[in-house]
Amino acid sequence: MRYSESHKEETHLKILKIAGRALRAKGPDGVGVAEIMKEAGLTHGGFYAHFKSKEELLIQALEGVFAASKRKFLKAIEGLPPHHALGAYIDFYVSVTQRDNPANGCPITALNSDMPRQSKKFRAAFDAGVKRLLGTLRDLIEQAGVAAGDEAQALAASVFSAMAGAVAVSRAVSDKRLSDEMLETARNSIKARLGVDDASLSGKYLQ
Amino acid sequence: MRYSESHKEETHLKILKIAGRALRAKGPDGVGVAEIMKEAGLTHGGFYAHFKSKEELLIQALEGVFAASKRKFLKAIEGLPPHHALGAYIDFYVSVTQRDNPANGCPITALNSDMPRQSKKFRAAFDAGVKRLLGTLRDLIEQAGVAAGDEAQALAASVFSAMAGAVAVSRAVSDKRLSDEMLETARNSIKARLGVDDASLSGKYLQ
DNA sequence: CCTTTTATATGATAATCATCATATAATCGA
DNA sequence: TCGATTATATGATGATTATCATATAAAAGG
Repeated sequence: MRYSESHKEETHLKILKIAGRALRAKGPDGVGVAEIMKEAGLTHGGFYAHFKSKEELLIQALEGVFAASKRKFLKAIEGLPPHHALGAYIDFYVSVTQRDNPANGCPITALNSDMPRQSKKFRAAFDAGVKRLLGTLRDLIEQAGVAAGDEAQALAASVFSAMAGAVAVSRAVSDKRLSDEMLETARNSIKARLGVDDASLSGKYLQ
Repeated sequence: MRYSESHKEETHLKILKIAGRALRAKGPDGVGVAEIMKEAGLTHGGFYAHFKSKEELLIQALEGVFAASKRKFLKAIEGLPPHHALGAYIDFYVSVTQRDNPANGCPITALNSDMPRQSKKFRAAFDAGVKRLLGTLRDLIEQAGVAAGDEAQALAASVFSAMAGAVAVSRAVSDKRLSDEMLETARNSIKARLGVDDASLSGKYLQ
């Protein structure tokens, strides 16, 4: 069938969107080509008109997911002064909402332990996404005046690993009480470390 | 064949040991029954004389891995006074050695993002292991006088998620420089948070 | 309205996997 | 030394998978 010019592109994007969600929910190895196509309202055969291989799909899906994550990051801090923005991002990321919605959340938390087992190309796409996210966080840390230069870079790396780790481990544990506890104490300690917890901020105001 | 009385038990343990390594290296869904048996010097058919199902194997293997992790924990702090023990454990866990040897490391870092996709029973075994490890860490925190009671419990949970997160994320990233940086800054910040970094400890000595 | 183009569908292939029925052979007890 | 026991082997089953060759049909362009 010969559809309108944009039809194939629309289908392509629809497949990517579904794959992006499946990727986070089921992991790179749990994603099935046929299942993705079915969810997109198509059959499995047409897949290879869109993607050279499953790996190519996963890489494109991952890139889309990282881009969406960055958009969500920026939206979470929109309009806030840097100091509050930092706290708002941590509250947004290290949250019950994030924990309970892996399919729409950060790929770093969702794919943590899967990554060492993936192909070189997929891992390269992952690395690129991580670096971009870290860059955004570093900029925010500098703007907030918490640290500068290499120190801001190192702080971003360490803070990010604590954030992602808190969400990933809280997801891994099925006991809700323990999971909630980990999430909350991790969130508070990370904010305190950056001096953007409630106590530090109210101190700021008094000065 | 009728072997010596202990033969089956020895084989059983050998299978579990191999499965424990494969579980961490390849994830619960990457472990193949036939492959495990081959590594144990057997063929796939005999598997079901040892285990009711693959799930049962994975659960027993996970329990063994958690037990080994606790032994390694205790060995890492053996003979040290509590304050130094805490630092020694963090140095041991948040290390390049741990990062580069997933197959012999902590199951929490190795299986992070796989857990939400696993069966109820497997997750229950995971939970039990996490709770035991957290209990050990809480005891150590209390003995070191860093915190007590519920506060020690909460601190253990939050510290542990930061430790596991740092190792897991540093494994996920394939860029070695970035990975090293995350690991080192995370280790330092966690030690500082517990007051067991080099600066805090030398301060202690001066008092 | 008819031909050409091409996005998608049908169906097949080969690989991998967990599981199980049955066969084999090693050694223990007699 | 021989028969009973049983740990392990052989081989089959059915399910799932990625991939691809080929068929179909819809719509654009003349």
